[in-house]
Amino acid sequence: MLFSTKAEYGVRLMIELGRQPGSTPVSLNSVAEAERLPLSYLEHLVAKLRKAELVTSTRGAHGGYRLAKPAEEITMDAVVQALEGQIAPMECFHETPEGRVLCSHEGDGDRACSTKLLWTRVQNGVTKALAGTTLAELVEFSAPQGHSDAQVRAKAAVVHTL
Amino acid sequence: MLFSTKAEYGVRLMIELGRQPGSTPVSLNSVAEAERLPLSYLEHLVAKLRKAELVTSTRGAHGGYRLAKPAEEITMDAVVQALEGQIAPMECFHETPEGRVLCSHEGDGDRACSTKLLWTRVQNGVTKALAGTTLAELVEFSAPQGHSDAQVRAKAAVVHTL
DNA sequence: GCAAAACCGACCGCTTCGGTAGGATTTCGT
DNA sequence: ACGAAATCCTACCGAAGCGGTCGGTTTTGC
Repeated sequence: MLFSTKAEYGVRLMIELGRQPGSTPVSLNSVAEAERLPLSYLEHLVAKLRKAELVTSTRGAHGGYRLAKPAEEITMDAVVQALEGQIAPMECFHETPEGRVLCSHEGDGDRACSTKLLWTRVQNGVTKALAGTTLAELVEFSAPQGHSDAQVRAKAAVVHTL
Repeated sequence: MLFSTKAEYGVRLMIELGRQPGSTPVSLNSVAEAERLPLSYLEHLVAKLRKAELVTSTRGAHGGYRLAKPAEEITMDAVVQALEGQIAPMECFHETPEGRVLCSHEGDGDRACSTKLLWTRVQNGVTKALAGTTLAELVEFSAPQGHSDAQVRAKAAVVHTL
């Protein structure tokens, strides 16, 4: 598995928040019931999302969580990274602050790491897929069941979009 | 991390075999020394590659391993899959024998899994990167250090190819 | 027969995963 | 003022995988 259920649960959580159009906060409890996920576990996940400033919280009775930004501006690379940590295909891979990709094997020496080509391509593939998908898209995609034949076919087509 | 060092070590092993042009088998010991990896651990990895029919072995003195096919015909999706197991972004994802992608959440019901769009895109990104890279490419890319400026620039360019 | 090699299975310390538990704190409604 | 509802925080726990080691068996060339 590329990702653990942390990403899965966390993305579902974000989608659930994205469904709520108004500014009223959504309680974790209602999310847990809607998605049938353990509340206590969601608490851990939402904490990461909050630290990454993807959601905001209001405490106390009738409190809950809201998206920190409009769903159109939230891309999945930020969400998954908040939940799973740095996204890299391999242990030796890390991004410099400037965005360059480095492999710890190819230090000072001249000979490049033999596997770098492969992992760079994988990295590109994943980040393009994640950064190219917005929360708004997922909310729209999983909209309530008003599916005419045309809608179903449109959905089948959009999967391959990027 | 998307992948563990099993993929890293295994790919390096394959590259090492790919470097040997002749049909003489390469002993694991020489691979371990060349790549500075623990021999006993490589034994486990090469066993998976053998079961996947990516390498062949000859036992006894002066034995070792060879590629089962020419390096041009070995794509990295087969190698990584042999080492890491089924490649799927999420637990609930599995491919049917016909190649269709299924999510175990969306059984009989009508409402599609809300995260399917995302994971399908990720899956596509990864498999395209892996299947689009051959062992021959990696062997070529990490060729001995005859690097003129032109070669270095050519290598920098090919990373973004796909 | 000896040495070199592939094979095989058991074991081990460590970290992560998925989840639970118990409590502390904040806030709204009455 | 009080209690319910909610976020917040920390600790813990069993299971599984990771990265590796070890000891031994079998095959084969010289």
